[in-house]
Amino acid sequence: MDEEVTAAGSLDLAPVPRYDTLTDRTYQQLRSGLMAGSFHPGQKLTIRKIAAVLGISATPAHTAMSRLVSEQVLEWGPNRSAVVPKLTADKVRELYVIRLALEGTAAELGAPHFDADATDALERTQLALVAAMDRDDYKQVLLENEEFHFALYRAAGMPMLTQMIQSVWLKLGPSLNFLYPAYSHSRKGVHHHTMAIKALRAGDPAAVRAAIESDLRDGRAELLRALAGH
Amino acid sequence: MDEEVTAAGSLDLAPVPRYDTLTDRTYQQLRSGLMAGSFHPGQKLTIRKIAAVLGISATPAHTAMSRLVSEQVLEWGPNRSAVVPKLTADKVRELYVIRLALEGTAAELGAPHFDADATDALERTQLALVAAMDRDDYKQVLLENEEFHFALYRAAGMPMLTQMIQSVWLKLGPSLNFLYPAYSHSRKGVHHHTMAIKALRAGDPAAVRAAIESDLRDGRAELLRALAGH
DNA sequence: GTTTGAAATTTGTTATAACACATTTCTTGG
DNA sequence: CCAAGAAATGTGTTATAACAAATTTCAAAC
Repeated sequence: MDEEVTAAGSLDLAPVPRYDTLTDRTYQQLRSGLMAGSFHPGQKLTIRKIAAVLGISATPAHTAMSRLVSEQVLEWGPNRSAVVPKLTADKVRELYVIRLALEGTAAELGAPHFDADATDALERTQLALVAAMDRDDYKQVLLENEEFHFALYRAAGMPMLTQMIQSVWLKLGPSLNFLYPAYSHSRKGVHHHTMAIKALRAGDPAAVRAAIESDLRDGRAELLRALAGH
Repeated sequence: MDEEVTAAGSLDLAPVPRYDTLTDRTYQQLRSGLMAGSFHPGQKLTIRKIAAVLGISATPAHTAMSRLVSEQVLEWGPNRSAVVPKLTADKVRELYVIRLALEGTAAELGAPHFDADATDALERTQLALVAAMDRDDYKQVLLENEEFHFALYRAAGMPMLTQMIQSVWLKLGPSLNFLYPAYSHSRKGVHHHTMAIKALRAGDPAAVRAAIESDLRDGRAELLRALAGH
């Protein structure tokens, strides 16, 4: 055994073979689908249909959906089917109260860990976001925006905090994709992101927080406006 | 059918017949057990044992545990068994960053909805907490403390926020019960609760938030001290 | 006594099937 | 043509069993 251990030690293995179960994969696929807009609010998701699409049995599909309902990413509909929740104005306001509290904190705590290289990378993400806007590539805008925010939050080195923020995004995702079928994003967000980068370069965490909070408040206003229009 | 509806409308039915599945019940029982200290950090929970204790099959036990792992209330141990996580100082600091952000917000937003009657009820909870302290009834102290905090948070009328806070408590629960086997709670918490009640009577939400935040900071210091002692 | 290796046990995971319940569809009677 | 009821379909839920992988136990050899 000694020899094998030594040999293995010299190999450059993947970080973790990370054996994923079918349940985990299903859960992740549903999450991606919800963030990417593959499902629209009000849509009913049945266990057997998902199992059929993914070529698996009912058990892992049921477990994965049960997780999402438990996180309130999905809701129980009639006959205990899972449905993608429709956002109400009240829910949006509540979710943004949570976002402001958590993301404001994460941004402020992540800022001190952002060195010049990381800030450069963030700026490149921001350029990609603007480029996607110019192309009216709305899906890509959402992806770059997500990358921008979470790069900042991850820097805080608080995985549980990051996961909680992701859970909130997941509740907003389907409606974001639903309400903006055509490009409709205001350009104000660009300004706030630029302010955040400037504050990072100035080494001012409080200003980073303020920039992110302004960004969120603008997004909230826009979302509420879009919701009222429907 | 018209007649039946009319008749049912006059009946005083239970709020919701609320048919609970075995999965939901198992999930709730595990949550209660974790908060009540029935499991200690490091303990391994196996699907078959839980299924046997509850007299159910593996499927609902597996689904319920899968939910808890997904929430990071439990962790994967060796051989993919679920284990009750041991808190580290880093995790405690992170969890209290989250608590300060979420519970500070919930307290401040709940305060304006607290009328005189609700404040009286809160004071009675506080009296029960002190009485439990005098009896060295530690488990009851924890229960009354939970009641105190969540009565305030629930008043904000934000169910998703409340659930997120509960999720954080669930991560601290097992270690709280583990680290305080004998009574060791400082009396400083009493002071902060009293300050919160005073601020509620004065109609000063910011002061309520400050009182709760001080309460949390004291708790964090005590928990870190106890953790270092182990 | 210690170590080695194989057998036995225990583990999570998942497919299948059966169940109860709700919904939908179809048929039958007016 | 419409209404009513029955049959068929679709639904979530859960018990069971089989599988693979890890762990533990135990016995045999040195």
